[in-house]
Amino acid sequence: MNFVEELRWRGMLHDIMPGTEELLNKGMASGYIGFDPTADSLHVGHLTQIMTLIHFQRAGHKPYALVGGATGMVGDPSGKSAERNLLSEDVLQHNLTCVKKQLEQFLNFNSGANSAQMVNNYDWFKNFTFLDFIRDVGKHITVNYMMAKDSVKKRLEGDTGMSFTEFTYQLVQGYDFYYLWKHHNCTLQMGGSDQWGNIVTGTELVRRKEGGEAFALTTQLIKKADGTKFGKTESGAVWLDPARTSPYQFYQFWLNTSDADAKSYIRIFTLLSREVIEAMEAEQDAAPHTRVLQKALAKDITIRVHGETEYEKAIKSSDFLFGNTGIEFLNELNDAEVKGLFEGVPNFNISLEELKAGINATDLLAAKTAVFPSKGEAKKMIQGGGVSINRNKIATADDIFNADNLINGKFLVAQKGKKNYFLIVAE
RNA sequence: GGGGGGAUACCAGAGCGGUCAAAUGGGACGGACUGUAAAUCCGUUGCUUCGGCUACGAAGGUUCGAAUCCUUCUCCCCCCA
Repeated sequence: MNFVEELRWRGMLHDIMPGTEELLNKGMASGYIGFDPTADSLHVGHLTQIMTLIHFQRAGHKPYALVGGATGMVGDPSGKSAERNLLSEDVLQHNLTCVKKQLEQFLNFNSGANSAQMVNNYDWFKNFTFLDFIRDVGKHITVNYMMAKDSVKKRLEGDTGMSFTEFTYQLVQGYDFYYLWKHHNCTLQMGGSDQWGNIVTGTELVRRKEGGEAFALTTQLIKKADGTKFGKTESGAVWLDPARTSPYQFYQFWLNTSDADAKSYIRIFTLLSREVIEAMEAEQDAAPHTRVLQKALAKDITIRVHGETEYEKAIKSSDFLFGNTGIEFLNELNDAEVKGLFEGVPNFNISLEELKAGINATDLLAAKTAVFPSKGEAKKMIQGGGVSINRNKIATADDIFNADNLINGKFLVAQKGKKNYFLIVAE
């Protein structure tokens, strides 16, 4: 398998430095991608980079996943219009541990010569003094060169300016590349297209410092067909951490991909072969409502990220919540089974005693539970016909609910709109 | 150092003494249609015990009444040096 060819037909390739393909065709090469620990979980936006590393390894090369214990302390100005807040060391350390753990599940760390390897740039920066850095690294790159970068230019032109710290970022990242090149024979750095400038600073450093050769390859930034940002839902980013985004919600996110996007996403986020993908596309074009692509996409990624068992559960929940099964079906399940079905959606507990006395709709949804952030909002949406309990639309905000409404004497199923489910448990 | 302009809801941006919880556009959310798609159309978009309450950078003041006028402060932009 040819790595660059693979990225090309999948539509992932954005830019590649001349000579890179030749280098990779010569035999096993080492390449890396950096991940800055800005949060304690990666999100779906990082998956492109993860997939790039997976392809890289599958093509027989040795992938390095770099976590930015050092760069994370500085803050990458790329694509940011304003200065970033620095994270405290505690937070950073915590994020680092979590991100590292997530990355580990995607690559093969035990495949002989091309085993994946995890590195942390803090390891080579922690004892690097400021003076040494400006003499050994800063000396080789001119400020003129650094200022010509888009990420810097934009900020200099904009209103907010840029601190020296962020200005330095590209040098820090550039040194990472130099270090890996020098000590791990790592000749290629990859990343999203917004990283081109930073990566090239690295290749430049390798060239000027040692006259060596290093290469760069960037991937397309994922966008939705309607131009809006990829990876966001109404409740924010879609995370890989199941505690932040449940496997059910994760599965739903991919299943809801629009037709226009599904064709490109299935190439980017799955390892399915060209033949299989093209066959599925034909199938989908013939019967669009079957959403063959979305289902395959959601299945593949959910399994990769959360595993087979969680995928099965997500399917079961989805089938019930969006299928034709009536709400009565829940009566046939025991409590544990009901809870399992609703595991991926927000759960709330209320007091059975209070419910027996009768609670009106707005209190139930906004005061006793946090289905809505305020009663006003709950009321408005009820009036707009957007809220259901046990699949029945709530007619007025004053509707009273009591123990008679409970399913299995314990549960209420609330819906905000069609897609947002909530389980209310009365105990 | 001198002079000028500005800060309004998630964002952009009107309003320049009462009729302003604040036009308009975008976004977001909901409804209809559909395929849990796209497009389109419609509605909602500060909180509330529905009496009110809090809000137009911050703090004071004038006034029966302020987003609108005055004072001070903070931040931003532009021009001159």
